[in-house]
Amino acid sequence: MSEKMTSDLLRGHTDTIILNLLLSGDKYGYEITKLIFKNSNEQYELKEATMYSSLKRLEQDGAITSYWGEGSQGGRRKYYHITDRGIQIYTENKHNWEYAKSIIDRLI
Amino acid sequence: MSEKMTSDLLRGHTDTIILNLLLSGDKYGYEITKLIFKNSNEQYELKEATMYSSLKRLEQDGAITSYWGEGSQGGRRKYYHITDRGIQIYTENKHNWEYAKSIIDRLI
DNA sequence: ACATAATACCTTGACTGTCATAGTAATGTG
DNA sequence: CACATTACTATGACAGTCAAGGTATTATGT
Repeated sequence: MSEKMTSDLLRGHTDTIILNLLLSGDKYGYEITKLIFKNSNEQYELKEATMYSSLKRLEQDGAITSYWGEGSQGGRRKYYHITDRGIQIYTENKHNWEYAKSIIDRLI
Repeated sequence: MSEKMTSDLLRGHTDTIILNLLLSGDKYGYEITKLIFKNSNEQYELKEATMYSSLKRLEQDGAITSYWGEGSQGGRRKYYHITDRGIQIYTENKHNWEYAKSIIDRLI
């Protein structure tokens, strides 16, 4: 299973995946990529550039807010917090995913 | 449910959806969009421009071949035929979809 | 006869999400 | 003291989608 394939088919779900992670508490960027890799059983690696562009988009949309934490180890950390609006967007996206899934399963 | 949302989440599946249709026999372009709309219970409308760019891509990749038929009604029809290579690509794509689905379901 | 709708195909240019690449900077390890 | 790891950021390219516009034929209603 190629990396390329996974990325193409997961396209558009990055925002939702990140919002889902933030539901269980504030996280910093680097931590998010590591968690996704771990939670997917090492099968999906969200690229840093993709994640940061998603975080930027989410912040501009008011789905998340950010604040600098103290860098305890390594570089300083920027933490992300999900807003009420973010929770709402997450819920909609998850619902849309179930909907899209049923359509694809019917057409493929 | 907005059109926009559907398109974003079905992105990348267009080729596979078309290949799936061609498995049951040669079809012409316009017919493909109508069939997809019908098969999805009027819930997904594959845009013409998207379909033609997908057909062009598939033909370049050797997944399909094309030939002109007689236009019995309306404009002349260009028919598309799936090749052995197309069947192989379809099978791989379908497998990849099942794989991606399981990953997304775990991360979302 | 004539306008309109429907059939059927095609091109172009813009937009968006992804990612390779590159860079900065701090801390931990051998 | 070099090197790996942690951690964030910017840029430029690429690919799939689609709105918009175009051409041409046939069917339908008046």
